Amino acid sequence: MKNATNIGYLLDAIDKKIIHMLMDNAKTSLAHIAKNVGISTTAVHQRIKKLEQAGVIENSISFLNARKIGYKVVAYIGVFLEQPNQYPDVVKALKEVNEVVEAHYTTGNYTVFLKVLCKDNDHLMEILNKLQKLKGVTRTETFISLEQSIGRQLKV
Amino acid sequence: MKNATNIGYLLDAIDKKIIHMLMDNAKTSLAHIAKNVGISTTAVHQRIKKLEQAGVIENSISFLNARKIGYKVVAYIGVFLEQPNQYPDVVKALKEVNEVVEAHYTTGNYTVFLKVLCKDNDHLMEILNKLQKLKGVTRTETFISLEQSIGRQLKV
DNA sequence: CCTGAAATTGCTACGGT
DNA sequence: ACCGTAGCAATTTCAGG
Repeated sequence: MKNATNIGYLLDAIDKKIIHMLMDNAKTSLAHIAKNVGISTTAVHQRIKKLEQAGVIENSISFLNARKIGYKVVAYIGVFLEQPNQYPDVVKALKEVNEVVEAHYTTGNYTVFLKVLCKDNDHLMEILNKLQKLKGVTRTETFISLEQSIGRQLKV
Repeated sequence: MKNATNIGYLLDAIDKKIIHMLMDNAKTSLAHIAKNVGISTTAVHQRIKKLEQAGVIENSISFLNARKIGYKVVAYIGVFLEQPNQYPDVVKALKEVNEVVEAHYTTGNYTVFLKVLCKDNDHLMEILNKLQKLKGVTRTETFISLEQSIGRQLKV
């Protein structure tokens, strides 16, 4: 639980256990964590506060299960741009498209790489059409996820 | 707030507001939500419980900031398999690799598509070597994210 | 589906080892 | 760094419209 040089914050075994429990369920009570790691609730509280202040633990969020409200399709889309310097403008436009949940500027074949959620294949088509109309976009390549077999956070 | 036929659970305006607040911060208090949407804390509580039971809201989780503990690189890796039917075995092996945080079975060029987190490029190389040794894997293609410009949940 | 009030549980600050 | 206590805030249950 010391501050590290340049390789990042160092976590001891207790920190890791605490983090694992919170990554599983953000609402795990201090009492429950305390019992599990063998220190008092107060000590747990103090450690969590430190981890939050250091930015190691970020705000907890609730997850919306998109599938349950009719969004059945997950797709990744590689986007080719005429010029890489059009990236900022494209991102700006992409932020207006709710279905785009991730956007990356990448090395490799594509300039921009997206993750999108949509209701069905027709809906995906709409989005692809929308993307292809954006200024600077020359071509897109789509990978539809037929099954997500792993989805988790980094395990420390 | 009724149960829908096949297009998914239907959310009314109040449900949506509640969900938005919880997607922002899982620990927003019932009192605060109640004030914001104009119903009692009890009513908010009942709605959240229903949404949880229906699976629309999933367990809230705390986020580990991987970057803060030294994981600086995000990459996507497309994996080619000799035979698609090797997918289950490959997934099983991938689950043992902590750095793999997503795995999808996809249409398009790749059979399997991964998201991985690692410390640096050397670490990424290690992972790529590990992947290429897996039985059934013929080739991989990597996209390193130089910058993630969008990262959010679906907005309903 | 909503409300208000009561009971329970959990959080956080403080003083001390 | 840790603990115990105590006061306060939050969640959850209940009876009822």
